Amino acid sequence: MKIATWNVNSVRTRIATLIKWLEEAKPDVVCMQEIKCQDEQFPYLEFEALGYNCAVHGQKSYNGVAVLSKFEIEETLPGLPGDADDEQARYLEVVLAGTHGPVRVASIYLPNGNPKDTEKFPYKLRWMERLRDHAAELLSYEEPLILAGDYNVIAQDDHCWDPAAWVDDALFADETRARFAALHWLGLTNAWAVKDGRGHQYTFWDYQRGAWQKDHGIHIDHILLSAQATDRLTGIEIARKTRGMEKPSDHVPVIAELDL
DNA sequence: ATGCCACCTTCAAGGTGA
Repeated sequence: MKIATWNVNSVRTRIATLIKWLEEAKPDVVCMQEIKCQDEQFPYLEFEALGYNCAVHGQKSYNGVAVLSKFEIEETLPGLPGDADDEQARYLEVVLAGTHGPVRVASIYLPNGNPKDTEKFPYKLRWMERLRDHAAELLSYEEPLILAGDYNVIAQDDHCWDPAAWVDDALFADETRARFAALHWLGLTNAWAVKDGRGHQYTFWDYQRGAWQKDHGIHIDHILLSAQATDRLTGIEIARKTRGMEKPSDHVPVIAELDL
């Protein structure tokens, strides 16, 4: 199973870029974030024509997550548990019929949290605590579990080009890093860390200030795995070249290969 | 110091998000 996570920054604006990449890279599963549309506006037909089943948790204008899968989608679970009043579409969990049995996959769009002196930052931290609690529950199933998405966390200094430029940012804050580390303490493994682990390999470059041309990026898109998935992990890749395509997203896909 | 992009409302340009 070749599984990708990609923050597409509007699925409707990006549709031609997406189709081109899907035809080239041929992922089996794609966790998408920031689709920026409601369920009924999602381009189902275009993806179905390429052989994908679609699960969508959309929202008007902002956020929105989806999963494309060449495997059957057996269950669709939209929304992160733990706050009935949270209306932001940032989490979509599915159960796929994998080659060797069920595989649980979530597409995650973790809150940005900036500016730090607003309610956005405590919302981010609470959201991360909800994710930790839910992940603990999912890990108790002892199944292959893949939590893939835009985590909006600069987890270590060599995940950005210049730490000094990020020290006051919500993505870099100690409180943010501690909650990201807590996901690993539960027993989740970071696919990049275990199969590659190099620093300064970015997944996002701002559209501004010539960030792409200067390679001023950050590594914030991650694939976290349960032990049962890590055992089957055979490869990891950042699809850097997609940042140079026509009408690129500001993020690029991260792709894991697993024997699942 | 600043440069982008995509969304909304509502038809022109400003507000929001990141």
